[in-house]
Amino acid sequence: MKTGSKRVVVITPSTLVARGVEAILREIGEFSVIGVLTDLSRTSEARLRNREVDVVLVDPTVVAVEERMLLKSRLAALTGGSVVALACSPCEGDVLRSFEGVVGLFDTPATLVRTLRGSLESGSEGVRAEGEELSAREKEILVCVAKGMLNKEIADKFNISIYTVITHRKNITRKTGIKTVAGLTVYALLNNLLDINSVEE
Amino acid sequence: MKTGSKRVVVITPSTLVARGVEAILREIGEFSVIGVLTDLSRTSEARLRNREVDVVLVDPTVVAVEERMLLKSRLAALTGGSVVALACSPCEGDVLRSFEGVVGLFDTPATLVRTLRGSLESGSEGVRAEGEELSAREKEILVCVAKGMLNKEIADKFNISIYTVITHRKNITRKTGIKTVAGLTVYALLNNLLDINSVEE
DNA sequence: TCCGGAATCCCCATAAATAGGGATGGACGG
DNA sequence: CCGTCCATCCCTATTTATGGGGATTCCGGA
Repeated sequence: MKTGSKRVVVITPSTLVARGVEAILREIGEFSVIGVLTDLSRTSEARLRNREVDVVLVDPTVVAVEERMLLKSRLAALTGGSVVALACSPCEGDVLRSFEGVVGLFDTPATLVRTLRGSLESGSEGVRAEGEELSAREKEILVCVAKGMLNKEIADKFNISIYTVITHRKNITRKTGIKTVAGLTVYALLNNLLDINSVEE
Repeated sequence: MKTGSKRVVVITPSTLVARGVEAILREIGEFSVIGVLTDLSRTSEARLRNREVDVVLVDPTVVAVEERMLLKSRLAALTGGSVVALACSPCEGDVLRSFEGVVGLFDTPATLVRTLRGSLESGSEGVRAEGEELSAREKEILVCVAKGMLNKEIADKFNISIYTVITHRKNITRKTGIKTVAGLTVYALLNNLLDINSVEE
């Protein structure tokens, strides 16, 4: 995975900053920018999935305030890499502390590299790979469960019997090993099956 | 209170800024801050719905980049008031121009008032009710619920009757307006009551 | 062709949660 | 002293969810 230079993805709405990071890292050589995203929409995320990434450098303000506390876990789950905050614009301290490192807009190149390096060492984590993959239908059902819908409501939505919904839920529970609605909600959030604003109720 | 003053809602993740605006407007007297939100989640929006608001003063960075161009229309539709941008942190020019006015972080109080005045169209009145605050005990119970614990487990943890747990849950549901475990989990996460890694199970 | 997974449906029994209704004692401020 | 909030406890129904057990169809791969 890390034969040559470490693979970095930069996520920031500022092209200027992205280019700067890219240039600095290219000069140093220890890290290389393999991707730049200006937002974190569905399509952007699709580009991250299943790619070998060592570090994600992300400006937390690319997502809405209420999503920022989850951003680190979300990106970690998505890429398997460590996640460092890029504080270009003011951001909540709690949010910044949730990352494996923070780089400021006015930090020196040396600090940037040191922070990236540090995030890899402390990193480890893992939390990756499930046993069995959920089927498409199971994912649909899971999303509904995570939204707080009743089995009856889910059955009506898909025009299937409530027995089928229950069966799907049994399989979801078996495959993920998660027995509670709370756990499934977090699972759906971290695997980006669900927009956090669509929950409640 | 002041029958004549225009009703303003401030939306910014910065408590500092929110308080500043509140203080300045209170001094001047022409406008009064009737609500402060730090994000724009479902629950936050619910607090805006059906309220008489003359002006919404919003930091566009409370929503994700790709949502900002729609923010003005969204808030206008929701409140019926005019919508002014509060540019605390760097924001796209196109976005700022889409609002009925822009107030900068370093603008004078006079400019603030002038901008708000300029954006105004209509106004009347109405009242509302702030969401009730959860008690310390209720927050403890909520955290357990959001972790996926059973009522019985919660009761044992705190050495109280399961009836008490149920009563607390009724009150939590009533105060927050959230009826599902999924919703409560997200609520707890967003309110920093819960570490995301402590859920699962 | 046979096998397995996915999706659908069904039943039963039990566990857990929700929705009403109450009740008591303590703390705290007006 | 009174009212309110909080925390505690209790009861009865009813609704939902869970955990077992099955079953059929369809489809695609070994």
